[in-house]
Amino acid sequence: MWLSRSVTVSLLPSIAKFSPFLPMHNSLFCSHLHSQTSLHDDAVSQFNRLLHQRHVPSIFEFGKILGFLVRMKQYSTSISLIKQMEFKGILCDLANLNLLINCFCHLHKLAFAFSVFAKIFKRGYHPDAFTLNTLMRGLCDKGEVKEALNFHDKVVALGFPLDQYSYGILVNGLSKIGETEAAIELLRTIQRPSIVMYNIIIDSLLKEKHPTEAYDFYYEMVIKGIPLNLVNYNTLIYGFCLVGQVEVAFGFLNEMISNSIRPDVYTYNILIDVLCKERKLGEAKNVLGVMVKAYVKPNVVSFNALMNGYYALNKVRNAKQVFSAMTHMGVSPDVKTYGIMINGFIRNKRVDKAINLFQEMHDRNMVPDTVTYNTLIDGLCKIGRISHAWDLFREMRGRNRQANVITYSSLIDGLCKNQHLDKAIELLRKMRENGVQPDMYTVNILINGMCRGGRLKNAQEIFQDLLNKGHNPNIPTYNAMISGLCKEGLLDEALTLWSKMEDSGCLSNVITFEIIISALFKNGQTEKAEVFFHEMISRDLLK
DNA sequence: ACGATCGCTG
Repeated sequence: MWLSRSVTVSLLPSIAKFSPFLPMHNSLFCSHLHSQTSLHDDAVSQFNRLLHQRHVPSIFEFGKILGFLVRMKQYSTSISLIKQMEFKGILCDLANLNLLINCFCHLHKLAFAFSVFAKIFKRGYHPDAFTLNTLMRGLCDKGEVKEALNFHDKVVALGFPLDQYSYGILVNGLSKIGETEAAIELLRTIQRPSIVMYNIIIDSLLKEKHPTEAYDFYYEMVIKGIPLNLVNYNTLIYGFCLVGQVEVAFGFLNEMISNSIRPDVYTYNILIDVLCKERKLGEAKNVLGVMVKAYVKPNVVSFNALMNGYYALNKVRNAKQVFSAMTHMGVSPDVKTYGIMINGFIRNKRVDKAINLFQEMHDRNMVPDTVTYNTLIDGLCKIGRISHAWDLFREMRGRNRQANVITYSSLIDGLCKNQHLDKAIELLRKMRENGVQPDMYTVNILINGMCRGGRLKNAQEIFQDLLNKGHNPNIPTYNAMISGLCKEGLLDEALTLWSKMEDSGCLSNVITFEIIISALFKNGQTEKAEVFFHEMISRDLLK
């Protein structure tokens, strides 16, 4: 019943004729830009004044400033101020030590965090739930969820206090490393799971494309009388858009509105994005108008999503209008804005313009993130400018940007397509050495590259390696191998592999059939080609 | 101290 398409969308028909692209004069939307830097400096000088006073101020005075700096995410500064404080002989209390642990965790310096943990005992304090939760979150953030669970077991055995947040942190940690099943198991051990825990599970299930299970958890909340809040609805709306059930998402939008929960900037941004992805740019732009009418201020994500939508349709002029509307409304472009524009120009075959924007980021003291580097590296590779791409790849390390599986895959693809097959294999070795595991994309790029370059042997080695490691090849993997075998005239082997593919439950797509049929025709095996052709038709693979 | 939105690889 919930899948009904007859959901009426109360929001969209009421869309105003308001043009979001006119400069705004409403004071509500003029941003009052606080300079974070000057606030930070003020806090530090205030701290130093306290530090040098004749009468030593109470520890709470320092604590207030430290708390402020942590809220401003100034972790390194907080750590150095605490060090100065202790150097002056002002000893931290438990709250300061907790704060220090928190700072080290945010900076992923867990060894330091745990040494502060030891200090808590040395000074005769007892860790509280905050201490333990912070350490568990620190472990989870680094992906060391198993360690967090072990830590949990230990502190429980020692009788230390945990609270409502503790299990939320662990459930979240498990979900974020893809262990949703384990997260659900953990949730099931809790008598009254919180709204947040339900949300974490529903979010993960939808991101892993399990809408039915996600719906079951939503239904469980309803049955148990747990009222859904704004974040729950945003998660459901986003997730159902993600699995392609946009009308269900709009159903949740209506449900939240009828429950008197007003959409916020997240809700509207999700709608803008999904409408852009459905190529309904007019409606996406209207949502921006609706949100302004509802006194919800669009943020950088709203504009980024809309701009990306226009770039996806190669509507560069409109995208530029969005950019100027955004600055008119006092919303500053961020790294992602630049990433979207760089990607837009590359899609538009204007790599030169993309490079200019990349340069502009330098001028604005913006450090491109991994995704931006990936975008440009891939764009350069695709037009054969491998050495330029390679320069950027090397530049990343110096700017503390981690190359990931996409970075390597793009470069490997570029190397393969420009006849540098040995270098491609060398880079595969290097990525593993650097702790980046190739995924199916990487493997398929390599197999394709080797086959096209006439190095079937290398392709077979990579394919065999995949099997040896217990991974399942996917359709593109089989297609690449089958095509490689056909190219070398090894039709029988190609057909044997095709049988194995089908037996393994990996069903051919239209490309598989095209490869096989054209190879059979080329080889004069017309009758066999026709058999495959009819099989393809009977499977309804022609659109 | 736990949850939600935008950009990158075949």
